[in-house]
Amino acid sequence: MGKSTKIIGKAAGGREGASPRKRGVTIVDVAREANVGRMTVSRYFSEPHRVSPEMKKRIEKVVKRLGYAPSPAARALASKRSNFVGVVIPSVTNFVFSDVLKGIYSAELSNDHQIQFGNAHYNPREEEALIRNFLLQNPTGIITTGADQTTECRELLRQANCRVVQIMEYTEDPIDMVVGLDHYQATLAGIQHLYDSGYKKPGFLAGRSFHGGSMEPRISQRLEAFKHITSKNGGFDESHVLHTGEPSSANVGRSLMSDLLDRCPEVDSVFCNNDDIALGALFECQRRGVNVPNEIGICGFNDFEISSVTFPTLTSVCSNRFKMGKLAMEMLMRASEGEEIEQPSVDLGFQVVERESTQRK
Amino acid sequence: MGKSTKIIGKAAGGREGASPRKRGVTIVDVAREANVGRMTVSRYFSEPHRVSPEMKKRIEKVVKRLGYAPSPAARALASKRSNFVGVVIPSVTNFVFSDVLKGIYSAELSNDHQIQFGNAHYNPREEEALIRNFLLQNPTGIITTGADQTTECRELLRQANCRVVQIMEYTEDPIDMVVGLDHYQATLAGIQHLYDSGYKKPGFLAGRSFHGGSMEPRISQRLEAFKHITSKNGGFDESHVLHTGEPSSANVGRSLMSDLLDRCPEVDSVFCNNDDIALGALFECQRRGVNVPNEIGICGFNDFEISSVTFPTLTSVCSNRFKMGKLAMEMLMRASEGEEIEQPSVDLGFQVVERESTQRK
DNA sequence: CTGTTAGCGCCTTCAA
DNA sequence: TTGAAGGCGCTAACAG
Repeated sequence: MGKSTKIIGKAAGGREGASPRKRGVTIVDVAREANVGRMTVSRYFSEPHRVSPEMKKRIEKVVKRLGYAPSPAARALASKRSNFVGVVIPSVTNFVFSDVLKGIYSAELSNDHQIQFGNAHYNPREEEALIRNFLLQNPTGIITTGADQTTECRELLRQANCRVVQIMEYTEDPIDMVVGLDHYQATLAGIQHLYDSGYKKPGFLAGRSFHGGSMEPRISQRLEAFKHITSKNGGFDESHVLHTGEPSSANVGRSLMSDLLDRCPEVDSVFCNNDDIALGALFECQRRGVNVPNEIGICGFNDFEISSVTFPTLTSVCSNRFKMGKLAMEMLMRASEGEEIEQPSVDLGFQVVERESTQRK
Repeated sequence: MGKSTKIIGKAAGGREGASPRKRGVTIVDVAREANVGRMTVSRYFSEPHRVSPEMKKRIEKVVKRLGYAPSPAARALASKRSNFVGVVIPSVTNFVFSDVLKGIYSAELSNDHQIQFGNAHYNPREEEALIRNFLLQNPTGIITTGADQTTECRELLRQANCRVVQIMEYTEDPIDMVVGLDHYQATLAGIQHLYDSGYKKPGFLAGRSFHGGSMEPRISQRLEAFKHITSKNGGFDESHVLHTGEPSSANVGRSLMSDLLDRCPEVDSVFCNNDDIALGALFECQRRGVNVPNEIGICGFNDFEISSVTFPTLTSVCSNRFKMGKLAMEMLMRASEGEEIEQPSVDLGFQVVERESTQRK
């Protein structure tokens, strides 16, 4: 019911020709009632400091009384600018990004900027489509994930009339600005930590390792690191690398760990590409009665909050995601206001957070 | 570099008066080049079936060549409609909502509808502001969470010129449509399951239980259920209820469980208001060497994917979140196209998923 | 099926 | 500091 009533009511009400169909109040109404020019009302909203106090009061009063709010569409059309930041992330389910979003929100200071999300589903084509759509609306800026945009997309962003921040992955050659970390180095450090803790034969577990045939770039970099460091420590063994195209999850982690334990009993530790994988690996060990850290050491990636809660707690490579989102947003806002950004490429680094899962007794 | 170069370039390029400042191609350009009226081009995009095949071909060609895409702002202004659905969720970090979002996305069929998110931070005032802002843009529809909107907000949505779906919480009196579940009944069932499994003294753990002094409505309903059922089974004991204003998380679950075990040794089981709380509770038990399910039974809520992966696996009350998002979106789309919705209030129900954490041996 | 004519509501530009 | 005129790019409403 609710709505059938409603619709009928509206249709009926709109019948009369005189009153412009339940039209909302516009800037003209406000100007008339406040006895000022339209432009003054317009300025009242966009450049209040350029309006005299008296005018302000008069306008404010009418605005409140009429419940007026500027139309975003008209604004965008006339000014060729919208006051939102477009954010493209590859997944709404990978917890990695919820911290990034939190960071982005935490920086949403000062201005009345909106944030608009797009879910690219780990697909560069979708990413391009989303960005194209954002750009059509002349946003204040764009934050997008990774450094593997299609060349078309990169070109699009370069031409764009707004600032752009790439996040998650550090690159020397950003489209505009970047706040990320070096996944190769971070992985190296995580695995080195395993060796330093006395483990000899690390395995490598990863979810969402490829998309449409090609390897997910950040996973690919990490795998390179794994190859490199194992080669120098007794040899790289391909059978110790288990990955799947499925999205990263505890369940995937459990099943990868299960396979690894079955197939490679010589492995004494694992580097997990995401803490949810590590979590699943831990549970699999618990279920099998395999002691962590004594029989198997586990090092995760990203340092989810939960990794300090598990039993045993999980060692992880912290990727500073909150800070990343926050800094990206802050840089974007400052740059959009014309401020010079002295350092457009930021490598936020990482920390290996040692916890119980790699502390053999 | 990237951008400094760019900006200078742009500023310099815009100097000339003749060429309209790198202006994008418009519908007029397309019409001219294709030798058709503007309206035909317009129809080509909004009502293709009303354009003859020949015209279509001509237009398509030019559109591709010129790389034309309609301006959303101009469209919105002229038509008083935007092709997006506004989605308001209370949190980007509570995993509960990532499944809902997944469901919403999965239904994004047919049309080229965009989805626009707003994060209300569990704050009705923020929710209202977000909705107000969405409404200003004449969206196709709005999906919002819960049934505790401010009265002003409800009024706003009723007046709105678009369809509205409330999700998560079932109510007999929706603003327009609702897809939810009855949290009171679901909780009753979860706790009943504990009794049925042989536990006598359940505790009750909850995160994010209140906001600005008043209790979060869904938690409040669940607490009522707890009171009701414990009263009938040996008596309600207030000290068995532990909650906090902090966002729900495994860490919060761990700390609540720790308190509960310290303060109420007589408790033999817990009903956790979210699976992350249950997860934390489980870890705390493991750390203390308290056997789950033999010494303590655990029943969670929402049935996260991880609950079937833990050791022991976690019993949980499944809230069908994916389906909820999907159905909500589908109903919204159908309703927006004028279709009559026979059942505007849907109670999706719940399932108590029994797993190891409540199976005493 | 196609085209014409008027705006949509606001901001840019320029003049006062 | 304020205001007047014009147009942003598109679609509604009507005509052909």
